[in-house]
Amino acid sequence: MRYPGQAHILTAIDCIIFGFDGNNIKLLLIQRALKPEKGKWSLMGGFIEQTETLEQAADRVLKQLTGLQGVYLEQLKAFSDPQRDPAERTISVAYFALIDIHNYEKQLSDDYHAEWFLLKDKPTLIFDHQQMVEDALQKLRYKAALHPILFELLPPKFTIPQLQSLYEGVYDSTFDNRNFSRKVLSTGLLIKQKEKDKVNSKKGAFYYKLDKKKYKASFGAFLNFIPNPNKLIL
Amino acid sequence: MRYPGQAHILTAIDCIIFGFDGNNIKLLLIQRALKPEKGKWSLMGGFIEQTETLEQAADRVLKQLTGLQGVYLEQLKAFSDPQRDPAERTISVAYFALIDIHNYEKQLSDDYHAEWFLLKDKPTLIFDHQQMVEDALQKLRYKAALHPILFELLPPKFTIPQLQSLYEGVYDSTFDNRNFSRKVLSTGLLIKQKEKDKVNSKKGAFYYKLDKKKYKASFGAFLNFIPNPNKLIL
DNA sequence: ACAAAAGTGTTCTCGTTACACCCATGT
DNA sequence: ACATGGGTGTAACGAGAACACTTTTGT
Repeated sequence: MRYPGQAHILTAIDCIIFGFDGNNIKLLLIQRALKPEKGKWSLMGGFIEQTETLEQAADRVLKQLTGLQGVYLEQLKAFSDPQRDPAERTISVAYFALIDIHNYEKQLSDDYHAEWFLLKDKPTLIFDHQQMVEDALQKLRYKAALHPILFELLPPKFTIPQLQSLYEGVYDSTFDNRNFSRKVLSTGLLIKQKEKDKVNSKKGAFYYKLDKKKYKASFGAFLNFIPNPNKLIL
Repeated sequence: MRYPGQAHILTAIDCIIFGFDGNNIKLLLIQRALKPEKGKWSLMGGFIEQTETLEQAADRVLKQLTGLQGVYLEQLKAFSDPQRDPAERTISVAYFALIDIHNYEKQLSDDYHAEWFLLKDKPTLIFDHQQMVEDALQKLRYKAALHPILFELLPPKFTIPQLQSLYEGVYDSTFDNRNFSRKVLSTGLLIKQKEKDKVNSKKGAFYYKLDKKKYKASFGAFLNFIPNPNKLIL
């Protein structure tokens, strides 16, 4: 110990895991395995180890729960109220993850007694996890208004109506379908496929794929995906 | 210790302190007092104590160095490379502060061998502080493009040309003065004063004050302060 | 035939940009 | 008088918003 006399504190990460079931935004929660608050609903988390970064810890925890690696993961912020964990002082750095809900391994999630909840009727969460979810949703809305981030929640092939319903779910709002499709197509990020999705409508909607190159290239630009952003609560 | 077997880690905060001298953006740096890297240029920082939040630690450290309280302070992100501090593993949560450069107490800063540097010719910094400054500048640019955050760097009374030169400094760019003044005045955030600043020009420029009520009310809105945001590197 | 969702075009408005001249004052 | 920076107006353009009907197909 080279900085004597300083406090050493437990450090954890917690993951706010968002998914999209085709109609609604969902949140993956687990039933906590440790005391205190054992059995209560909680975000998936874990303590950081001596030789890993926070990012690595978040990746590890996410893989444990979902079997997924390389998913979109972004640091939200650190939560540091000294009383936030009643058992022992713990600083937690929250990360939010966007995953294609169809890819995760149900088996693993079952091991953790995990469940997908609609954002609207999620259970009461332990500690400050409630706040973490609210902050994550706010940041997601903020970021998705400007950057094409929500594609991370969709499967490789998706339709414009699906995409619209995703945006509408995230902003708890409705958009004009003509303006919406024009706007997303004008970005040049979407490649039209030959096949149609015939499941969700009689007429069928064309599938699109994301142009990954353009996606990466234009990720930093301000794209203004959302109509009237100032009228929504961001 | 209620979570036995978990690693307890030193946690620090570091402050990226921005100021504006009327012409250029500056950064307040100190000469590090501790080993290792004693005497080298560094961000002001400190370890978090057992009973305070990260925010409180950042406030405390900022007060120590500048004598200022209640300044704009925002969490940037946590830096967690296990090797980032060669002496001992330390996770640091970086905060960036925007202060009115005229308010800080020179005396205190002298105690820490502190100095204001132009962003452009700042010295090499210790550890990952270089990265912290870059990330902070990027976030500042990002946020200031949408929210009226840069007023925090100005004195209570300021002129439109001063404000413009501040924005130009932050974005290392130049803007059309006619469009700029129209844009900022159209927000309704500025209250024209009777007096003029006669220091910076012969004709003199009217002072303005920030309408604090409207400032707080409209802080969340997307204001689009910057022309051609997609042409700048944000 | 009908219901249900997909797909598409036009007009209007308003914000953004580009651009150039006159004003007030200290020297 | 002149140099310096402050302050203002306008026209052209383009992005965003509002708005409704036709198409396809499963039942």
